[in-house]
Amino acid sequence: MPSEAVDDYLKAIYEIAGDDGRASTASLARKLSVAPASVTGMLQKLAVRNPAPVEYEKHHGARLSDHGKQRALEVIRHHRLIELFLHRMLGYSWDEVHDEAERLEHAISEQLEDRIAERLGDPEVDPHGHPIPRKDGTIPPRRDLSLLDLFVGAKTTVSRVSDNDPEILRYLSELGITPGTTLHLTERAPFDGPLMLEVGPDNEKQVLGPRVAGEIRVLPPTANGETTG
Amino acid sequence: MPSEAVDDYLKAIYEIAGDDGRASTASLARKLSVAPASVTGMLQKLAVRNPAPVEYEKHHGARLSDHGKQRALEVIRHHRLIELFLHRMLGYSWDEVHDEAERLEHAISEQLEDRIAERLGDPEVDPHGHPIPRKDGTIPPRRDLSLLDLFVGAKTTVSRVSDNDPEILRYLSELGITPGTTLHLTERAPFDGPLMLEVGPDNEKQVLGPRVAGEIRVLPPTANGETTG
DNA sequence: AATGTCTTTTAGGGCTGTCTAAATTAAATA
DNA sequence: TATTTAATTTAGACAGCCCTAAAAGACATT
Repeated sequence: MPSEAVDDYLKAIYEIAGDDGRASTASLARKLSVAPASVTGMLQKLAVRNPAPVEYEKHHGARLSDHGKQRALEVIRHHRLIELFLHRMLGYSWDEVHDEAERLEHAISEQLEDRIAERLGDPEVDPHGHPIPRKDGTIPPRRDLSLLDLFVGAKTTVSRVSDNDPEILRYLSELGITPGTTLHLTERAPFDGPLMLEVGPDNEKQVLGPRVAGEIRVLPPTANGETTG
Repeated sequence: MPSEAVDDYLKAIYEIAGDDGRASTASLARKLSVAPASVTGMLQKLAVRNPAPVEYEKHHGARLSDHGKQRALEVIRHHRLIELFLHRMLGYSWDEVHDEAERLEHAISEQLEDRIAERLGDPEVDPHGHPIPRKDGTIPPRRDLSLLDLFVGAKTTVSRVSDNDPEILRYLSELGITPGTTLHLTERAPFDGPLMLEVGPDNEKQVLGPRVAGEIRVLPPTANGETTG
């Protein structure tokens, strides 16, 4: 089994990778809080393993092999199942679960993974709305878009929020914005300006900066403002 | 915070230590599945840390300092809380909990420790009957003795069993012997021979070899065969 | 096409925790 | 007490993962 460090690299590559599936040395170094030189060293080692979890080309970053992707998804499955478990069974708030899960994801067995999943009724999303990869490596489909890409006037529902920053999560909690919350985008200031929203069943008016809005994803609105999915 | 390896050493010293509080190099090597030379090296390093978790004298093994003992108890508290949690909340059988807890004990935060304890109602013993150290480092008292030290004719109750060997635990399960089970020692063959027992409410007759019996501890019987505690 | 900047890689180390082989010390026995 | 045996320690090395400093490559701009 891969070491914790290796699993962290695979997860990071998966999370950073865009359409071409590549993650740059610098972005990995940032994400993992490690010097760029350390990333280079690790990628070189991983690329010559057998089976190799990553493909690596000098100066062109890393890409996960099928094998590496499988492993990354398994670790992410662990992470999200644990987050949900802590939230549902042990009263953790959604801004507390990430750090705890970050350590536990490396320590649980297949057996514990299975029992947690069973206990939670084979859930499809974690407390932040992120899909939980299935055991077979497929991901429950979820069509959503960034709140930033929403057109003015749209009514929709929060699908998920980024789970990395507890500060932002606490802030969103205060605003009453969690997965499932309804939103009505009433106005958007130009030049990456703030968004005006009506939030939840009471249509509370809130103003959201673009950095925070970028962490929120919503279900695709229909023409008349209703949401699908 | 100490590394996992260090925590494992401290726990091992605590568990091996007898009356004088010492654990030999060889016994630690055996318990930790590590070469004796590795133990020597680690003990030397630990002894010069500040604060030092162990006192070490060449050729005379290691002893925990107050500081080290505190840490060992904390790790053991984690271990036993996790064992009980897996047993009660996730349907683990008592022979399955040890290995899982062995990894998780290093990964949980203070916060998670507290919530688990709370969820379980601040329990005093784990599924094998071992006392769970309290947060302040004290240990719930429990007067018991080895089944091997019981006099013939005594009636008593199982207090706890060793948790290291899943095979033995499964065997004891089959025999219906778990913490709380009543026992009547009817006969003992000489020269470390087997023990004849009547087990449980139905007084099922069972024969137990001395190696297995040595893993079982029982409450002190009173003169007439009743048990205290 | 040359320059300068930014990214990435190479080179050389460090720390932790492990190992084997050889040397030493302690304990048991003659 | 001398000798043998068993336990322990020293010496030297290695794997994994990290670091800094310096060199090299990629890329945008002039």
